[in-house]
Amino acid sequence: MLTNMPDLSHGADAAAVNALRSAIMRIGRRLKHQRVDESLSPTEMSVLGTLARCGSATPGELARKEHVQPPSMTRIVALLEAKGLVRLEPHPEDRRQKVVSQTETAEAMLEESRRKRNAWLAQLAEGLDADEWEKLRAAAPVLEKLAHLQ
Amino acid sequence: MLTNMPDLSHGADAAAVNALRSAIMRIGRRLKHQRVDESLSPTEMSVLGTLARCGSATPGELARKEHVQPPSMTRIVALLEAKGLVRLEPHPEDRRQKVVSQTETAEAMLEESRRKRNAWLAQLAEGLDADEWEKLRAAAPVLEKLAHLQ
DNA sequence: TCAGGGTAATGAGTTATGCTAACGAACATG
DNA sequence: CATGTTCGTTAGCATAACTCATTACCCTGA
Repeated sequence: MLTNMPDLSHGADAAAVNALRSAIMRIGRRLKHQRVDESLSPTEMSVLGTLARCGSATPGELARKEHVQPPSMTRIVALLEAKGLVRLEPHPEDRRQKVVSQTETAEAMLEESRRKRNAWLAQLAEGLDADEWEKLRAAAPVLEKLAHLQ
Repeated sequence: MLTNMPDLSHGADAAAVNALRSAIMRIGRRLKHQRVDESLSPTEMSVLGTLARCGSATPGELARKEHVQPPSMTRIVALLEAKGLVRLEPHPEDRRQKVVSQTETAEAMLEESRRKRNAWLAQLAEGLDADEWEKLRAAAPVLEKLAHLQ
């Protein structure tokens, strides 16, 4: 434990942290249900997302990023390849490894998925008034920064 | 589709919605990994959370709330009962139904779980400056309202 | 140069967690 | 009281994760 009172350094309080955690987990769970393709498991979808963010990666890197064991990633990558969503190429420097990258099909599917979830979230946000939305809008870039920290 | 341009009603824009969605999903995923008890599956944990929010419920109600089929909930409740985390009592008005409620053990475990996730999030928030945190703090109640909409 | 240890991916088998179908008990209604 | 409906459960199955073991390849040191 690096810090046992982590909420005092910039005026944060436990209540706000608690509200944030609870709300993020709830909304996140509901967002997860807004799937565009029922034939892809959440992990497969997540791998595609990781590939979209990081470009290409080896199966081992993907396994570490997704908190999944290497054999699981082998199978997931094989399934994605069979569906035409990723491409496998030999590693240029290490013949043990492979390089996984997403296809244009996967890019289109991801975009569609983002679109659907955005639409759902935007519709949910209809229930907010202008002032509340303004606060959310101001916090959006901060949440993005938070998501990319560490 | 009730509205095909849901982002114009209160000045919302697509970029903010997109940033919110992306950040919420990423932080939500990382929060999910901060588990206090590895022996409980995510769904079991979720059921305990639902019980904490709603007091007690019948297996059928729990199945609907968790988007799970009744037979799955039967098994989940049985596992939770075997672990001493929930209690089953006969329904006072309908002898077909049962009433599930959480034990003190479960309440303590949930509190510990919230504490751990809050600590993780608070530590992550260390990377923000005072202004950024203030924006997040202002948005926290709005996110909570959003999470409970509909 | 080649022998050994270490790492990457994979194969095989197991476990966990969801589903559907089918059933019995309890309610509700004609 | 007869019949249909609802609730929980049981049985059987599908999927997707895990662990353990294996193969192929890299790299270092004698």
